[in-house]
Amino acid sequence: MSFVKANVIYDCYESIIFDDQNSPKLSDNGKADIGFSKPENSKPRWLKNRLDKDKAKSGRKPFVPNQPWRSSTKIKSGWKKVQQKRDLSGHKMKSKLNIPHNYAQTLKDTYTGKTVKVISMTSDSEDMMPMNGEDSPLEDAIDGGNVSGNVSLKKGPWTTAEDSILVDYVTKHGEGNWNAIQKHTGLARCGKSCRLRWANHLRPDLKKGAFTLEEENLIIELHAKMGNKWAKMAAELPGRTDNEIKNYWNTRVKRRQRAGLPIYPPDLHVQSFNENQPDDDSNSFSSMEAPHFDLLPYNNLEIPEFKGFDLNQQFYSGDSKLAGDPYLTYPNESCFPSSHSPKHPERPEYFYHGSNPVVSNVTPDFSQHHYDGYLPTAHSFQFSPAYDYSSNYYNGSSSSAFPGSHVILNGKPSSSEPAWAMKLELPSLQTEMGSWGSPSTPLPYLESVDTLIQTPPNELCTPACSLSPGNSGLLDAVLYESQIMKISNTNSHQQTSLASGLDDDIVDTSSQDPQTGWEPYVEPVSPLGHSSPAMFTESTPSNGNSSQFIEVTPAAAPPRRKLRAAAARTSPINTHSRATICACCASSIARPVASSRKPSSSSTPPCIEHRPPSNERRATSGATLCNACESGGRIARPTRPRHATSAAGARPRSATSAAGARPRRATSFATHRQEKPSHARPACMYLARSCARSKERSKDRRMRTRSDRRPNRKNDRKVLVAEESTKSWVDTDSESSSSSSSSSDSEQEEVHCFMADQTSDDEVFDFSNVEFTREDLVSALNDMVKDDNSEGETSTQSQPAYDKFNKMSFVKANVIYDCFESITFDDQNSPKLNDNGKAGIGFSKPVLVCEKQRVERFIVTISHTDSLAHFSLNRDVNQVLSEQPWAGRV
DNA sequence: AAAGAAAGCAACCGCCATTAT
DNA sequence: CATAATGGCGGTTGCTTTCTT
Repeated sequence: MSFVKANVIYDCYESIIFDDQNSPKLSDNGKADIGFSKPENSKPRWLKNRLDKDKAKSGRKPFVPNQPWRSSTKIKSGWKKVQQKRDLSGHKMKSKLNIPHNYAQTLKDTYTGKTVKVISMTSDSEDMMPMNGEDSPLEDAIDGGNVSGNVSLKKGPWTTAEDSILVDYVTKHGEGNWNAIQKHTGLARCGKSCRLRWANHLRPDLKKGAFTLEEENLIIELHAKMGNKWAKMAAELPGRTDNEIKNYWNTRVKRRQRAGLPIYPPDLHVQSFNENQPDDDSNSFSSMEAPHFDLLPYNNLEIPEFKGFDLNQQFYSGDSKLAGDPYLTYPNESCFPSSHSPKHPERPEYFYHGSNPVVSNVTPDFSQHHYDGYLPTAHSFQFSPAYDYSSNYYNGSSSSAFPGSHVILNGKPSSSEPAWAMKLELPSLQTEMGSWGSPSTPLPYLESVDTLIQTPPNELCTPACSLSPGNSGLLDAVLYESQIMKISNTNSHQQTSLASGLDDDIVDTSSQDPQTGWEPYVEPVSPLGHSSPAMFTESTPSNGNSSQFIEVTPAAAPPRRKLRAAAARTSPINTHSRATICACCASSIARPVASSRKPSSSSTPPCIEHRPPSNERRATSGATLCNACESGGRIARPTRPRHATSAAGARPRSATSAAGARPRRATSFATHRQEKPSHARPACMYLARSCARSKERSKDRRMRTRSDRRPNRKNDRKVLVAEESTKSWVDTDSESSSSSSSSSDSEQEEVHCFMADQTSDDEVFDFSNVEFTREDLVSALNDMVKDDNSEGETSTQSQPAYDKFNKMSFVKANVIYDCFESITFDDQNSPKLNDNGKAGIGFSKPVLVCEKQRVERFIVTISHTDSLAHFSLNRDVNQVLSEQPWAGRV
């Protein structure tokens, strides 16, 4: 059987350390059972020391995630001495609880195995209260909270005790009749709360962990079909809850919207469209409950002028994109007299009927539904001269073309604007408006251009970039747009002066496998039917700004050789050369000439670091932004003020936020600081990894502190990637790192050593590349092992340590899987550890993990999130996998 | 180091439909 | 049949953690 060291269990998931796992005799289940002894003190001294130190170091942890400690200290299970409540006159007080008097149970938590004693609710005991006045979790389960009628109902996070009560009750009585739970068990929770808790967390058939790639794709597909029918979607995803899906989707929408990425993959548009059309009217585009409303959650714009303007831009941008999509033809190009867009022969007739007021009113729905993915273009063209809403360019035909949509075309809000109009808000616009200070005043186009042209090098911006993709700043938008233009130019064979600055580097890296679905996204066509560059050039007004505008773009030419060299460095792994340049990367490479203040040397790293690492991106296949860029913003945060978020429905996080965005964002926007990558870390990759790592740390912490949770294996792949980061490892004394993971120090140190020679340019393997081949993987693994060998030999590895390792206690590997499979770092088994349980001065610090183990972890980590179908492994690797207890689950 | 922003998760709220009385 | 109770569902909020500035 496969074994791993016992301390790994502690490292990965402290709360699931079962002492019996160290029993010399384990049952087939890997646990002590009948007939097997269960040693009480099986932990080695060093482990105990470390446990104690870690506990002391991390301090108190909330009993429930997201719930702070109350005024009392954590009280472990047990009986407390209580005394009866008495009134002022000394008489016994009746309990407020309307609970039966015969309920007393000893319950066992299904996940933690903890025994929870429920205080017997006799007529005497129910009037008890702790002598010290502290609230215990047990009592929280039956008391406390708001008063509902004559029953005190509790709100807030559930405790383990409450969960136990609920689980026990449902196990005995089945689901339903939720209000009876409160009546029968004294659980101070309303029936609704019980039902939700059960359905979302306690149900045994719940599927824990992150959404798989397939699930994510299914969610996207289902949402395209159903809209916000979370419950229906959940029905299609066994083990998943509507709440989970909803949260996932909302997060996804926010993230992608901020990044200016399509909510739906371009290919899904067609799919959903085709699927919607025939069978379900509720899903048709005439339905106002179409999913597209989610795509623009930042509503309730308080700046009418910009709202109208924004609507205008979005509308056109969507059109532009649509025209570029063979499946999504602009419904009625006649509304744009000068449109060069070819009328698509396959255009569905029901797409648009201007004469039908109903349909015309929902035209924006359609546009959103199909254009949503093309918001980046909308952003890009926000201030493009061709789309100056104040111009009469479209006014002549717009109203006639869209009788129900004149609001959009006029660029002005209207009292008669349809409901959807309130939804049509782009977050970045709000941000930039705030940045410019006067949200109620339309941005003077010419002035804005001047201002933008005067911005520093990497802050230089075209008028278009204020609505840049990713909302990350002007520069990003410039480069993004430049990239788009170049790509479009390549595809459409239209020569533009703007695109001339971009050589085929970008094209090389972005012209991808057509099956990836990236192409439709990067091949925008203007609302007028032009490709982006064509439109950009031809539509540039002759007001004098065009010269400035064009003047910038050639400077955006990225250094070819640098880019290619960078790409070549990754070529051994990334044989498909899918290093796509995202906007922010392009921004750093393609430093505009007009830049002056900020040298490009301080800019973002080569784009090869920005390979999209997430499953989401691979799933959607429409993104060209790296993780950090897409997420919005650790590199370039969105500048949308908080109040905008609040207006969109999200509550303000603080009074400060509620009062309005603090000017920092605006200031940051003004100086474009958010576009400057961190110097401390090579921007994108490390940032993304850092984010992933911190996220994982957070989850790890939660798992440690919340014993009723099974470990969340979400982002398993990210774990490894994140662990490669060396940034924060130096700072192992920080509170966060120390408290977050009891083994973080050692993990970090070891991995730090492991990755010591790796620079940002030497990423071993690109997990994000969905198309990496077997050779890629094997090569990467070999490289990894090779590097590891060299380091271990030179610095850390020692035979005594290895011998010691072999003598250590082992537990079955499936235990690790059960508790937390993704973390296995083993340097804590050093034969000589200092008092901190770590190798110190004078202590050797062995790297005990053999290459094979690394490979195993490496692969398994990948395989949990990335289907092995994506690549094939060689026999050895497959053998490794097949030996794992979780092999069947991969 | 501190403050604030963002992400993520969990839970609540309110509406509505269904069911029970 | 009317009303209340119950439960489902979608939207929103509360809170913590992490990261950035």
